[in-house]
Amino acid sequence: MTNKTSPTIYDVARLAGVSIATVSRVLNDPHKVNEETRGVVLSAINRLGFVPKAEARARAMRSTGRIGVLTPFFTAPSFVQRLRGAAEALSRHNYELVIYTVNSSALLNTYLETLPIAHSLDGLIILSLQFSDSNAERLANQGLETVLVEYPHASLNSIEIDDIAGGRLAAEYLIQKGYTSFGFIGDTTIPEFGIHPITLRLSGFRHGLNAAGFDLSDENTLLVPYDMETTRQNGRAYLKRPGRPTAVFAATDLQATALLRAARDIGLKVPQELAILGFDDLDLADYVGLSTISQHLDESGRVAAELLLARLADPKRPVQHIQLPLTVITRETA
Amino acid sequence: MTNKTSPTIYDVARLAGVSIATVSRVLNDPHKVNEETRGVVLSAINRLGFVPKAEARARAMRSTGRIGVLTPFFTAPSFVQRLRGAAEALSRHNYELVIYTVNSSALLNTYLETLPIAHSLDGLIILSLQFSDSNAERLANQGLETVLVEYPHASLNSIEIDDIAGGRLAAEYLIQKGYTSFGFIGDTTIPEFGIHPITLRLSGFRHGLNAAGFDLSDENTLLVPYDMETTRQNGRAYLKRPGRPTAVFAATDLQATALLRAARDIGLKVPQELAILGFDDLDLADYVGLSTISQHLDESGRVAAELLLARLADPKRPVQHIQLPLTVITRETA
DNA sequence: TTGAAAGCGCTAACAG
DNA sequence: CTGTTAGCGCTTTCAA
Repeated sequence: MTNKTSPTIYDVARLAGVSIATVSRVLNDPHKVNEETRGVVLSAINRLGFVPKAEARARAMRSTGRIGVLTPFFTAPSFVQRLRGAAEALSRHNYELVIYTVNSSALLNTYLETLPIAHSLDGLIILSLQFSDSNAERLANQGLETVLVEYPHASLNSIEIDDIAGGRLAAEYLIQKGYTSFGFIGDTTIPEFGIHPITLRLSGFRHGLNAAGFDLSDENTLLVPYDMETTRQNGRAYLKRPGRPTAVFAATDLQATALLRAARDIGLKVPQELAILGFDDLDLADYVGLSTISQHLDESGRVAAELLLARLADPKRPVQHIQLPLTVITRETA
Repeated sequence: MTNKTSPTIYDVARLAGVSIATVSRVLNDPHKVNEETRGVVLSAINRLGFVPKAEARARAMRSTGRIGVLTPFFTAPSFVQRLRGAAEALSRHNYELVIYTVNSSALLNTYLETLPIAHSLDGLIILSLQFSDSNAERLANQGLETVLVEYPHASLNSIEIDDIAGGRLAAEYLIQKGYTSFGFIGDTTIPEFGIHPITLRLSGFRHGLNAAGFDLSDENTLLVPYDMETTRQNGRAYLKRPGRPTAVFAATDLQATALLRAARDIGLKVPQELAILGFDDLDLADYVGLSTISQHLDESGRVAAELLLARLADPKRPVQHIQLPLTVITRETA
């Protein structure tokens, strides 16, 4: 970070041919300065467009609050949609939104230690970042209002969804649509600790199926790395097997879309020959006509921001864990 | 009321038994401090409830370390990708990214008037916002470093593309692929003043066609409101006409995707029976396998941030207008 | 009435 | 990895 040359009190002093003390005085105690001198100084001030910075800043610091959002490097569409919701709410309340991207969970730790103090934030929204109890502890003690989105923690406010129920919902929807043979597709990355939403969705899906007398075979459960191309390739093989399912629930819209393309690759008609139901309701889902389970991403950001603002206004409010509903959005693939 | 002066970095240092420099470090470069020492300092900070004074900090740094990004309400994927590029570059240089969403051009004015002083920013990046000469004037005089993305202005730094060349490139690509009958699809909204990229792309496309002895008929030029559903519906009608083109250039990926769906709706094989070439290279394009012309959106944000930082480092650098290249990305639709 | 100079709280070389 | 030290832009003594 480097200097930017905007005029200082020294520049004014030099131009006016007086000392900085005099300039300071005409700014703060004008009557203590000889009228003539004052005139000279004032015109120098005008000529340079000088603004005493400290004052401006002090004023600014008071007027606008700042809310920080901690997000994983926001390449993923879901973060964007959450951010969008938060940005909207915050700007409506005249708060500034400062974004911090956290690239590794090692960094997360040091961030949490100093960020709030060092950067004077009023509140913090943490998106889709999971952390240890000790970290949560620290945050809670720090006295900085915080709202967690996606990965809840008992001692902090959070916005969450019920992934198990989501899986069950998928099963119920597909069953009620008349399908009888089911599959699941999700990604492989298992986190070192904590919750894994994908696993939860799978488990809910399986239970929902079982509850209705159906089941999900291992062969029909495809776990592949979370990227379009890999999923698509594996998806083709998956769909070419004789025992392939006729309805599959994909744990995320991205993988659902990859599967949709795999189906098209091998000439399978969707949804006539293969039904696909996603999860998330990314903008993408609408763009490709994907039926999916909406977890109201934009809403999650909005609600997080509003909860934060509410707590800022009334710090005595108890910690809240808000659970967002899950909704099936029927489009063209299931 | 008796106010006990709030703790300073000196108090913390004394309590922790270290120098003020070390305290400063744990605040700004935590990883440069021995973990144990850091712990001691942090607990001293906590015990005292120390909060660094933003004013002093900014003064010592001669910079606030904050870059503002002005963007239209960032629902559009293209803003997101630009933002992503900027965020990445800025965070690499340890700058904070503050987002301001501007919903109306009336707001833009007031923002430009008060933003720099009121919010103490070092620099400003303005995304896809077009403004009058007087506004540009104000900005230039304000002494706040600014970089414009998409809509250039002579007196300010900018990152831009050549939309006309983009249109021409589309024509050349399609011609070279062997197509002989062409169409164009774009949106209808014409801005009150200034440039309209879509119109430019159309004009470049037409000229490129003409140069090779082809032409673009009015019936094959479809202009519809920029939204998925409307474009798709009109697209179906457009594609059902007997004189329909076999290769169409869509001015944006979103409309290209809508047309792709329209083609599927009526059973047209892409690209065998209909080729579609988009423009933008949104993430979406990759997701749906859309061939398109990349305008390197992420890169635009990155370059904007870097240009800004460079000017901050050396204010004497002349104003620059950086033109980003355009690249055809061949995927599956053309 | 004015200027010199000593801070304010903090960061950033530079040594060690 | 840590401490010393020289500023940053500005206000405020203290003499002159």
